[in-house]
Amino acid sequence: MNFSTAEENYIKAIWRLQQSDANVTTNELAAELQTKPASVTDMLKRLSEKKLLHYAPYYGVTLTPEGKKLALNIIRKHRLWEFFLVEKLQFNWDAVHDIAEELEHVSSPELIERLDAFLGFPKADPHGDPIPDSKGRMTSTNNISLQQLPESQPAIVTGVGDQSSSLLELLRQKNIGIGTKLEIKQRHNFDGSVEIKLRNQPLINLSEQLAKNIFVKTL
Amino acid sequence: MNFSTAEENYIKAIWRLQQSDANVTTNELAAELQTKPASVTDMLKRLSEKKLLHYAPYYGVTLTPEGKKLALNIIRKHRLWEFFLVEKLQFNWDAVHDIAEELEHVSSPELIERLDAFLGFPKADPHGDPIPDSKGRMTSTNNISLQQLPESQPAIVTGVGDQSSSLLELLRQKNIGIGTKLEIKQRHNFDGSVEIKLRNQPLINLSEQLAKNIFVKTL
DNA sequence: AAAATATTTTAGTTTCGCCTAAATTTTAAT
DNA sequence: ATTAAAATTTAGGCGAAACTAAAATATTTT
Repeated sequence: MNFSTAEENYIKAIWRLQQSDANVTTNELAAELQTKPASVTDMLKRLSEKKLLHYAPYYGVTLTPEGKKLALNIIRKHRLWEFFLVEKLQFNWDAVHDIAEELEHVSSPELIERLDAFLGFPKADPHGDPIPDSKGRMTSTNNISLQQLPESQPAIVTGVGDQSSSLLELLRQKNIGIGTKLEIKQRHNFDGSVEIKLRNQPLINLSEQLAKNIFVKTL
Repeated sequence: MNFSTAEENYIKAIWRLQQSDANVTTNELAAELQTKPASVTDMLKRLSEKKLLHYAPYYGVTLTPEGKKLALNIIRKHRLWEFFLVEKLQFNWDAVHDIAEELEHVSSPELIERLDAFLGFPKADPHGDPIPDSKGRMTSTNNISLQQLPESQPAIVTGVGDQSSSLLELLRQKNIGIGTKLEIKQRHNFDGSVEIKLRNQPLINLSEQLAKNIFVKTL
């Protein structure tokens, strides 16, 4: 399957926003892509038909596995080209983004594999962002436990420290999952529990024990 | 001024055809671009408004100086990328054309200057075609005098060996100019004169003296 | 010189990706 | 719990770049 530049840019933007907010909204996307909300709605419908994302009208959007795969491939291309521009063509690291925005849409997979080899399989681009491999795997960025998260610092859930079904069950019940955006509103010294706020939900309380086992990434 | 990929492909195709035929026609372009004549007419009108070419309805099209400049810049990019793909990424020489077709539309001029330097300012692409420099200058391809041209071998006029006004006047009268496509239909041993055929014109006779002073490139 | 044929243009549609204005739905505030 | 405000979608349009079918113009043939 081949996608247009516009489609790829939407997928990439959604992926980026999804890093900090599980459910990406129309307005966020419009701002990110310098376009109008109505245009975003149009495109989301098309991308949904192409199975790249799940679109719930009025409630936002999340990437499907295929969508994620595509996003990571575009990011891979972008970052490899940035590396090339800086390392081989001596560009200044802050001048390469716009050029890579164009190069990332060149479609040949073999080109990218060969470029990767030519560059010596770099692990990160000039800005320090990790370069996904051809399977979409990427060294994860620094995540901390929810217990360590400062108050009023928005973050998103990246994983859990314990795979027990009791923990997962508890999280499901509280509507917390990978990608959920949250923020600590208050910390209780008495028992170490925290009051957290999720989008469109009342405050909920999590025990210290639970907070220790949720990993988040700050935004 | 920035142009779309479609526009650039038209300009490039016109340039290519113009090499072998001063006046490029709608049908030729449609065949070259794998599209329909009606679509070509549409685009020619647009490109004409943008001053990239002179368009005479029903009579075909020629590039303006701006059009030629753009064409040579695209060709420069195409050939530099081909060189890169073969020399640096170890692609086989016959596998690079399609990828270069995409890369040539990336717009950054600085990218191309740096790529040129990185590659050591190559003079020709992997197929032996000369690479225009940033001013559009290119080492000319082998041209022979019309006298040396074999019978029935289509060729186009690339220049004249004598700049005298009497010669140019004679050529003008016979409707021959740079870019004119012609072919020798018959050679007269008696006086060395040749019968040549131009598009949509009856046979005309040129003296040996004249034929020696017209340079052509075979197709 | 007229008729036949080939070429080119015009007219009317389509899809993509965007727009504005208006209607709808959700969220926040009283 | 209504109401006000904000977010989102729908409706209708536009320009680019393609298409088909029909009309217009050139060229070739007789």
